[in-house]
Amino acid sequence: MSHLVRKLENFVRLSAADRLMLNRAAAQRVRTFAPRTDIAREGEKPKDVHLILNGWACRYKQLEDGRRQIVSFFLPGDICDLNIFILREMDHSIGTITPVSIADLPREFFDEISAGYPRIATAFWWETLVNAAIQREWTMNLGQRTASERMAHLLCELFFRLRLAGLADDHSCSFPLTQADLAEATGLSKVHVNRTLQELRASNLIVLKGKMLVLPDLDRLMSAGLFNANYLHLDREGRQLDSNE
Amino acid sequence: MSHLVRKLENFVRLSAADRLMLNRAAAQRVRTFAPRTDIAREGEKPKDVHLILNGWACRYKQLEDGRRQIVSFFLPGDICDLNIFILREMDHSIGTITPVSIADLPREFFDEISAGYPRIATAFWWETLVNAAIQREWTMNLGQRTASERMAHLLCELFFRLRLAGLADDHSCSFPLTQADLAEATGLSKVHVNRTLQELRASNLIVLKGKMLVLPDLDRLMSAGLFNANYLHLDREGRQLDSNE
DNA sequence: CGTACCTTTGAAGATCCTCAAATAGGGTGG
DNA sequence: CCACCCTATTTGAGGATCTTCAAAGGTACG
Repeated sequence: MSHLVRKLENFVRLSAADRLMLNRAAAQRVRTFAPRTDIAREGEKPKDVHLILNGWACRYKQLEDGRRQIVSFFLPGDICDLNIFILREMDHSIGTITPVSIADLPREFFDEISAGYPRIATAFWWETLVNAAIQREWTMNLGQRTASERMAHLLCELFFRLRLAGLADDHSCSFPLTQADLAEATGLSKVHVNRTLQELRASNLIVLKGKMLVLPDLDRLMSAGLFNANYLHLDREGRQLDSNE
Repeated sequence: MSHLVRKLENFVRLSAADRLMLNRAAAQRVRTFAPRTDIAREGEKPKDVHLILNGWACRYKQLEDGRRQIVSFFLPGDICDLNIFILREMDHSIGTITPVSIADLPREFFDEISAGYPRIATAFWWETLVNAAIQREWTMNLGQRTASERMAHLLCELFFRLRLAGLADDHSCSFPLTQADLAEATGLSKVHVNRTLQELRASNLIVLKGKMLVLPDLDRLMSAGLFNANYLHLDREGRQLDSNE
């Protein structure tokens, strides 16, 4: 089962036809990208909506003087900006972290969805609303949390999201971000990220080594990051719409 | 002409029927709120979508220990979270700054829109995408900009958005935020907000006194805040959809 | 086995925060 | 219309958190 279907089914149970539709769209117009390359750039005309099939990517913005902020991460099953094609130009860039494969979803796909797949349409709205909530939570994170709270919070979020897509074990997940990536995402310097991670390690909250993250005690990490998962809206909130197939 | 219509017409020209539909919806189910009160609270079940008719409000989140972050501002003509009613509970609160009047838009209103008002539906998508872009820009703002850049940027954004809704003159606008509000929005302390504003005043970038903001040289303020308005997508990007009435 | 990138360490300094108190301003009731 | 009160703004001083700069270890990959 694809990561997208797996994730959306956390909100609403899809029918066989729904799943077929999504899997068909994910099999067409597939492209692959090397690590650390751009999928789309600020200023370009957005043409398609991108569905991440495999790998990690991020959305980032850059100032003229080079300062760079990662404003969100894309994990397998994530969709970059539903309906973005109604805008004239991108206001941010999308770049890969690892090798990434994506499927380009054309406008027509969304026309079909709204015409004949109401459950998918609602699940896409759920996805849009959750993404907005994540972005708000990042605002909170950068505005109010201290360095170690912020880092703990980010790790919790990524772990929860990976688990949702079926990409995490009980206590661990693959974790390809470098400390430089974490710095750009948290608004901290690389040096301070390093020290913050050491702090979390010293408290036995994380084991992070060689692209692998282990969380021995998720509950403690969550409270260290003042993490409340409510903003991820993960408990089958669209239950009443479930397909009965 | 209502602030909402005025704002949406910045994206696409509406027909007389479109405008009638919007104005009718804005006239029903109107409620008013005193300053500094909550319109909706984190944890509640979202029932309607709120359209701000008059006054300023904000979305905020709060940590258990009391730290509070304003994650966005609502100005007249703004809509709080299209389709929010598909979620089970609010992950943030909405509170007023000034006296505020809102119209509650029920689910059925949006059903009508998607059935028979394609231009409004697209304009609402535009609104949703712009709001997401604003939230990303705030992430950038908190993560990368210094205190005075951050403040300059926020003032530019609010000024542009007010102008879009027909609420600003060439160089000035009404500005009801206190320094405490600005502190909660920028993630700075009240004291530092005060000093940052003094800095901007000393550079003749702003005149802020008695709920009135004057921007004698917007271009200079924009460069002080590294402000690029592209993320507001304000130049009639949906032109090809214009009604010919 | 070398090279490039990533992580770690040290030290000094800037930005921003906290605490505390004084001043100014706005609104209300007498 | 003035006096009062409450809230908002301003100022000062000291200190914490985080940054910058520089360099040394590690690790992965060709």
